[in-house]
Amino acid sequence: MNEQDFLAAYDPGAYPAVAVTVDIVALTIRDGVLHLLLIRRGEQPYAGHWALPGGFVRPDEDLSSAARRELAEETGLDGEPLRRVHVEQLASYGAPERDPRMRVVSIAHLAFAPDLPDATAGTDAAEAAWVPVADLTNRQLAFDHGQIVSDGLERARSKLEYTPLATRFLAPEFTIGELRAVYETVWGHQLHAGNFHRKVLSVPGFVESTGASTERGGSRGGPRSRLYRAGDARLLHPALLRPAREEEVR
Amino acid sequence: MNEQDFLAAYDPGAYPAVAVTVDIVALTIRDGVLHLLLIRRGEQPYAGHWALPGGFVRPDEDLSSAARRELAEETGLDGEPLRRVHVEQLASYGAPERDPRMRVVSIAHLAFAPDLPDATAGTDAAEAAWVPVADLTNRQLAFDHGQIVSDGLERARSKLEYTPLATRFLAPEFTIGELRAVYETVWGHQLHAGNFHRKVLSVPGFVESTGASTERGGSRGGPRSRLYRAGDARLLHPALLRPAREEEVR
DNA sequence: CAGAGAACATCTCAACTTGAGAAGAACCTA
DNA sequence: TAGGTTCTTCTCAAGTTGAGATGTTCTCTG
Repeated sequence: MNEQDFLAAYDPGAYPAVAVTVDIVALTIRDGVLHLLLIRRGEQPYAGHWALPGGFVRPDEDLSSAARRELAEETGLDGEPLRRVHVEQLASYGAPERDPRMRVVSIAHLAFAPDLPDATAGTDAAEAAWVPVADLTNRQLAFDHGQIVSDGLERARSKLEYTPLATRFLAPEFTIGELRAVYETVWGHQLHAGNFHRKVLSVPGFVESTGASTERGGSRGGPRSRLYRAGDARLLHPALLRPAREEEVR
Repeated sequence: MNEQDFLAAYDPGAYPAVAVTVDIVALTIRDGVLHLLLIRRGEQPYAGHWALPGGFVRPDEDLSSAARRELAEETGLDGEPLRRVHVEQLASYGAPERDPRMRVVSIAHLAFAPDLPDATAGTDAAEAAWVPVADLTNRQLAFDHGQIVSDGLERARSKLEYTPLATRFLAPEFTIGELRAVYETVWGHQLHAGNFHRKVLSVPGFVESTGASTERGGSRGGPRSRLYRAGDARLLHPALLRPAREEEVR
């Protein structure tokens, strides 16, 4: 924001051509398994490879609007269901050689979605699908999308600790057991059911009771459980911490 | 990353002209007061206003390299002292109207610096100075830089909780009291000296003893204190949490 | 339709962590 | 030398966590 900027105003073509895109790491949970939304590229480079949904930011468009728009286009999602998807900025990726064609800076976003219908391929993808995250170790994602996904996953794991965003993976009304399943899926650990229950109810504003219970018990037995909805807290105090990960600390 | 992208390769001028810049929220502590590096704009728009240091990302340059380069240019810093400054990505700002001249997407960075010499104005600023953060409430920063600064400050406060980055505000060897002063300055609270001491020493890898002590006691009395340097932890486990902030939770 | 097994909700208890205060020693300034 | 400041360690009560157990409700299978 300085002289160069000012000159730029006089000659907008005078500095490097950079394309600005958004990419979205959209996560959901299907059948207890964490899934990621991917599209299969139809064009070179990386034709046939899986990549994150995303695209150019339009001239009159906010970064987060661009992310939501791309997500909508790529999933066929709209209206109320789309509104229930949480989207936040993740990080920006701008290594000079990350796209072989030209300089592209991508503002990556992270999305948490409740269980959604199958994705429909948008105009510029050969295919769109929710893919289990565990299957990604085999596949080679296009560009630096592997790195973006792993940053997104780490961010998601960490966000569950201190925000109530786990509820965004669920329907508006849910049981404590369903909420615990979200944590177990994203963190990849079993949690102690009793302690989890105590903790969730003790954090102010995390969940509030609807007064109702489920119509039936679980599919494999057990009593009906009480239903809750998300409370008004935006941060969890105190946080639900993951068990210590000695090896990740250093 | 799709067909549009591909077409772009054939005609790099075909999509919206967007400028990509970096802006830096550089923090340091001088005389127990949190300071922010600002430049005074010499040119329109916002001529005479204070703004964050920053500038265009060059064609062959990484985002974080651009941030470090701009920081170096704006502070006159170089070599070893510059290497001791911690720089990390903060967030990206790209509202269509954030710069009245054209579309500018800025990748904001956050920097923690030990006490540095006075800043020297770079080529494109009228003036550069470390300004106490507390004085900012009066001044109107250029563009959306007020928002960027407040996001940066919140990130800094939060990073002190779970990373050892507080040490980056200090010389390579420091006392527990100096470290506590960093926390108190950034968080804006007094901390219990005894409990802080116990906690810092109990977190594995936060600090390690040099074996030495200061040559003299504090300027207002008290015994000499032991010297420590930063340990090898990259995350603090368990974290040093700020006292609960009821009002910030909802 | 009985019995096995699963899950919910709650409780117990020991281990650990935190917050607040206090104390002794070292050291500065005046 | 006196008074005040700071470092470091300790104590203790209160709160939180982790692990296990209990009684109950419910589904599924045989």
